[in-house]
Amino acid sequence: MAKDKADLLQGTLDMLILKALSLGELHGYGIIQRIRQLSDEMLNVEQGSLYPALYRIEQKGWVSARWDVHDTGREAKFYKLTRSGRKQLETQEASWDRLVLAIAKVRQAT
Amino acid sequence: MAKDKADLLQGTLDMLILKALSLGELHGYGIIQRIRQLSDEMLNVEQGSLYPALYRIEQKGWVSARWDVHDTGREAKFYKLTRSGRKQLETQEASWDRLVLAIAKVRQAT
DNA sequence: GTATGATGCCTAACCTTTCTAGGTATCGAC
DNA sequence: GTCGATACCTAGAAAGGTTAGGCATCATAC
Repeated sequence: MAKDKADLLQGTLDMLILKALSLGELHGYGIIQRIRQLSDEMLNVEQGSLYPALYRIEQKGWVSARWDVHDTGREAKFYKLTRSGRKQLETQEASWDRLVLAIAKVRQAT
Repeated sequence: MAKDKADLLQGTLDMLILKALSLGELHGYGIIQRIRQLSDEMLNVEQGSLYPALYRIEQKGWVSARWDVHDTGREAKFYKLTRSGRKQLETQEASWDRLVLAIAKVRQAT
């Protein structure tokens, strides 16, 4: 990965996917693009990370999927956040905030 | 782990250990305690995570270790940050900041 | 027309790191 | 003398991200 891209830490990907989908239904490839755009090119999700993650997330009931054709006429698998997924997003964001806070505390120490 | 404790994400432990040692030489068990204290009990590093991590970190030359006896008269293995370790800490903190920033950007989106 | 890169989906094997769950030993407190 | 805290360690499992492939369609460049 390019030097200026931050590697994801394990556990952050689900949150990013859920967040991307919270802005509206989207297909897999589009999720990668949306995350890249929103993060000002700082985050680059690999396809090999995304698709297995989407599968996991769908199994857990956080998203639902359906095949559809989009504007360009191409087929793609569209994912939509479920109610449970929206709740999960909140949970994960709260966890993330706690972790960031905790680490900030440790780093403050002199 | 207790509900109020945040699980660590992969990749954050090294930084926490290095940070703890940047405040002064310390033995393994003490590192756990220091991280717990500094984080207001929010972070709890398991022994089974710490000792392998210390070994890895020592192999990389980021810390040096020596056996010594401390105040209480008990033996313990004391770890000290090396110059290279101090540099690594800065690098990891910078990575962490970038990641936190990138994720914040994604989360800002509406 | 055809080669290339972007779009779009997927999988398998690998790697790293953390956690769980054990083991050992010393020490102080009860 | 038992129990919890201190202090070290290891093996195995679990998790999830990366690498490196495969396949197909489409637009663009040559």
